[in-house]
Amino acid sequence: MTNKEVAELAGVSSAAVSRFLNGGYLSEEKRERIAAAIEQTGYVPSANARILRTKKSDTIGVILTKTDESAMSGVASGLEKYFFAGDYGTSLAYVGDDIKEQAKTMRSLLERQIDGIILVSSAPVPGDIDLYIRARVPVVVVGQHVHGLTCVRFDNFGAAYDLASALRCTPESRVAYVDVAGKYRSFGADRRKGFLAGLERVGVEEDRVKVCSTGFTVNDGYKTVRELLASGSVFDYICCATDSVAAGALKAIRERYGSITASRAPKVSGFGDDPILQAVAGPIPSVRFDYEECGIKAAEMMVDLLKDRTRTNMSLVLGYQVVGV
Amino acid sequence: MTNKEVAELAGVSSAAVSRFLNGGYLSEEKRERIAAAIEQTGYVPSANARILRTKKSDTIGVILTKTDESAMSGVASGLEKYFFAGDYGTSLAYVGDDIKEQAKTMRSLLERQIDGIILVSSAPVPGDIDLYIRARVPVVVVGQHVHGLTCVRFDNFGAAYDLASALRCTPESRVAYVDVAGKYRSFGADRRKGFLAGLERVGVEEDRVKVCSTGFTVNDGYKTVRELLASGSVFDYICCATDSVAAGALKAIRERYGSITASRAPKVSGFGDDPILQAVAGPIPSVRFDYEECGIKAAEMMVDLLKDRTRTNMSLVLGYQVVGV
DNA sequence: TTGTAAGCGTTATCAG
DNA sequence: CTGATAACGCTTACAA
Repeated sequence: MTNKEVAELAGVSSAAVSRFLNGGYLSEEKRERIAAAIEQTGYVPSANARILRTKKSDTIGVILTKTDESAMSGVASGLEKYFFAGDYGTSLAYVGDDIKEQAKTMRSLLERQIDGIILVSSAPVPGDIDLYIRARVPVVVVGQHVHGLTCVRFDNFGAAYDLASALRCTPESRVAYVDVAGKYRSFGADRRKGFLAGLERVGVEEDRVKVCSTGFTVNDGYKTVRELLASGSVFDYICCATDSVAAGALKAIRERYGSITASRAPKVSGFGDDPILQAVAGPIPSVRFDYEECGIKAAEMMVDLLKDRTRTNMSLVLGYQVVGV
Repeated sequence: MTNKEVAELAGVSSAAVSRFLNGGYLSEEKRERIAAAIEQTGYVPSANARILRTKKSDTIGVILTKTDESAMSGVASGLEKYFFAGDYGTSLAYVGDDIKEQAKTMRSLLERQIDGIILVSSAPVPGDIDLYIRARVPVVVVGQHVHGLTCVRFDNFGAAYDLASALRCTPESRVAYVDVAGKYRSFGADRRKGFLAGLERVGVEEDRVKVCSTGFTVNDGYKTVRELLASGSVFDYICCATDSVAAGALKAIRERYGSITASRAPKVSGFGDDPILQAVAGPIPSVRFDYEECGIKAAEMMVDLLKDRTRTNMSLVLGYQVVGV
């Protein structure tokens, strides 16, 4: 079903149908005839033809590289919320860690003439982002800072710093920090460094802190902390880079000490304020990030960029809330 | 940058460029010249023009209506995995509960000439799905059964039945079931009915089971179960429709009994096998669903539908695994 | 193997 | 207000 067919049925020109759809000059009479024809035929205009002609898709491409589920769905929901209210659509794509997959996904978004791209990622931004810059498509990066691009992210360093400060550590406290390995700067290095700096502030020397490293799953945290405890070391605090790792740590502690609240059991902290963890093990010290707000802000910045392409790049750092202390 | 410009630069016709891109007859010499021109110009072909011409987008639209985060991201990841390996792209859209939003999103997918649509939803399928049927676009529904459509879903009734059977209930056990309210059949009615049927099998009369209802969050579960316990009733088992609700229940129990393992404290079960919950409170009886496999199966069925449009609708019911008993 | 040319369904320009 | 008509960038007969 096309423009023309509807026009014929309504006894008008195809231009009139187009005007009907886009709100141009049109007599009331034709307006009604066209509406009836559309209703009758179930006509759906072709976005491809429109985009081809207008060179504007009014669509923002969003690439979500796999991380924390609650972060991803929070950000996505903030983005959709903002864009839905405005005049933009979104086209989301999940991608895994695979570089090839990311590149292919980016290409396919570019081919669709999207007006802007939002990259939600805690992993390094792929070099293919150059494609967009060459194509003069505005880019917003969520979750990390990339030099030369507009970014929205959380202050992971500050959050970790404040969290460490809020713990009731004394200079004598025996502290372990369980890092998450890999290329994820915000979850990894940023939190670790902020944490150590925060500890330093309350008098815990850095070389007194046992730092070890694990993966992203609950089970990774479990195994790592079990080993840590099996080594015979004793800790007052085991601080984890994510709530999932913290959950694993709690399991290891329970196995060793019988209960996570045993008097000699180490206290555990995490990041992310997972509601299930807080309910079952809480309150445990953690940090809450408002992912939905993050999505909304990223969308706002994209719209700014779209309105004024000459605008200089910005970097927005969002706050956080230390909980459970 | 267009077809033609690249052609000119390479000294060939635009048809040759098209052949280069799509793998048609082409001399090695021109092939090289075109490759060089593309490289040099950073040319990206317009998908819109191609789709307009070929009437095939090789893209599957996916609508994810907001539910359980782990379900959503699992299904999405299964879908992407399958389609990425094949020759299809995907275009995801998150939508909230809002009917208007769903309708708008569906329209915009239709306008883009997607080849098929996958609806991931535990909420009722909106009537707008008719749009697709009218447009003869293949539809696969994930998460529930809709008469007349191809569906992939989990056997929630069976899972609940088996879970109830696996609990060590006796005819004398005092059992509460915490339902999740609302229009979500699979999480709500299916699990509740299956559970009650399973209890019946082990001799627990239905009218001995206290059924109450709450929302989807941890806090909903907490408040409901707190009230339940405050009423003075005593239970051996409190079985919850989701792991989030179960986490809330555990919090309420801990408050009342001091510990979730107190000898008189009710045992709790959930659905979803949340790794954090299992680590911290576990093992607690729950059911594991393989969401990624669900996504893969849905993608497979879509591809079947695409290959053979005359194929009759199918309904696939996936299994589950009872854990923590 | 190659090029020419006719659309695909829109929208925008330009006369009426 | 309205209707022809020319693009938009691509693929694909068809002809060479």
